Amino acid sequence: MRDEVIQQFTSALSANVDGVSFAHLRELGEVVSVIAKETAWFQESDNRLMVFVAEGAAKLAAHVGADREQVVAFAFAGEILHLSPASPASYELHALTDCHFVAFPTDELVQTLAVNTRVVGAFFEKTLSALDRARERAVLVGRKTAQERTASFLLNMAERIGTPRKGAISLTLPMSRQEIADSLGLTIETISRQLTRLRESGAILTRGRSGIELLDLKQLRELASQAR
Amino acid sequence: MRDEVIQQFTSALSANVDGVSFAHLRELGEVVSVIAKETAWFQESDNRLMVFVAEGAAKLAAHVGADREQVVAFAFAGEILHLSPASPASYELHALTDCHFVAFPTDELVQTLAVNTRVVGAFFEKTLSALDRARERAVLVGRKTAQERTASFLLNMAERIGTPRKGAISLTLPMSRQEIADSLGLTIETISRQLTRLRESGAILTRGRSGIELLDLKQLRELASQAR
DNA sequence: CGTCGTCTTGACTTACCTCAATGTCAGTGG
DNA sequence: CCACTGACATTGAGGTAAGTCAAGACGACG
Repeated sequence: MRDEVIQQFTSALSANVDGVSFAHLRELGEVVSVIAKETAWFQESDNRLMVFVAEGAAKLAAHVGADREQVVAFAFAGEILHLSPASPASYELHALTDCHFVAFPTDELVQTLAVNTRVVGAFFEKTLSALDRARERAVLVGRKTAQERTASFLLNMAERIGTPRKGAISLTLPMSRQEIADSLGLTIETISRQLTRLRESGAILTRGRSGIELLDLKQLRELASQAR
Repeated sequence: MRDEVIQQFTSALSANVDGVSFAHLRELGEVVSVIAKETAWFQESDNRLMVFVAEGAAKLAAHVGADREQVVAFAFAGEILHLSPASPASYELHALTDCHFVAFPTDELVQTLAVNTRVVGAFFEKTLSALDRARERAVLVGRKTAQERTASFLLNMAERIGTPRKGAISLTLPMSRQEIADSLGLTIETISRQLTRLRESGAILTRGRSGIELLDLKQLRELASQAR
């Protein structure tokens, strides 16, 4: 289990990891398995953590007050996300489906693997991509309409977990309407209404709760980045 | 000029930089000076850049459509920010006051300085802080009211550019109401009304366009993280 | 001390939220 | 296999926070 999961991590890095580095990773990584709808907790909790999602789908969410939640990132198998200990808002890593995570204390990871500049470069690249996505999210929720947010969300999911099907893209969403709403800064009713609009305009087709076919990608892309 | 600015950068890193590393930094860094209200442009524009603000205040903003702008980060003297070349939304680095920047191509910087693990660790730490702030911004604009956003903004600015004055904190904002609005995902009218409310409740006091005294920090903190 | 851009204030509009009722899905046990 | 159940999703009606439009006031320059 442990070796297998660390192996997945190293190949996701797309940088050659030598035997010594592999041993370090094996040493530092904490493997945590979480069943769907549960929150992940890690030992090393007062350090920054670099968490690799070996399997499953997860959300990283901030709780604002009692009943407001903002999802700051979704993460799928093969992706990496960062946890900060001392963030003003308290973030929780929630499993959407059954998950296997491996967590590494970021600073120790960097210190021990720094000699392998390719690996550190790969870490940096992943981290900066996360920064890009977080900024994009800020732009999305700060300056876009419900329609633009919904279309952007669908296209984003299509890229990450969609399977192409003759012109269309098929999606099986692992998250509920509530979680979509929490990630877009909207309510579940607004999401529902937007999906209905998209369905009626022929842009999408829904199957049950979690199945969505993106039929008209061109239209979706226009709606996603429409200047009003 | 160049050496002085690189020197400032190394001390901001709070990690010892040896002579060889300093020479590398000197080699890699591009010093760019920009007058107030102008946009910064860098040579190396198809790489990720790590930009050190040696002097001045700046904003990093995304343009969405023709007339919508979202500020994703403010940066003040001594701070570091990251630019991505291929972001879907096009970001621009705008000087709020006259600025001196130094830009380093991120990947080369990491490759050449990786041997100095302390320095790379410092880079990583700064980058993860940027990620934290970007996430915080997403939470702010996604799930907080105009009042909470305004109070949060003031407290955030107080921490970064405020000068304490017997219980109160004095601020001189380098950005306009429009820029505050663009950073909080609101309009200038809403900002103005919120400031008026805060002034009337005795939490703040304004002097001219850019001067603000935070009088009642306790109240501001409550307003900033109020669960409705 | 006048001029121009920025800020403030007010009246009105709207996109999204809230509340509430109904409908649908997926899992469970008969 | 189908009825039952509870959670989740959709739809509608009405409310509200923030946006828009417009008029003045103010402050920072010359």
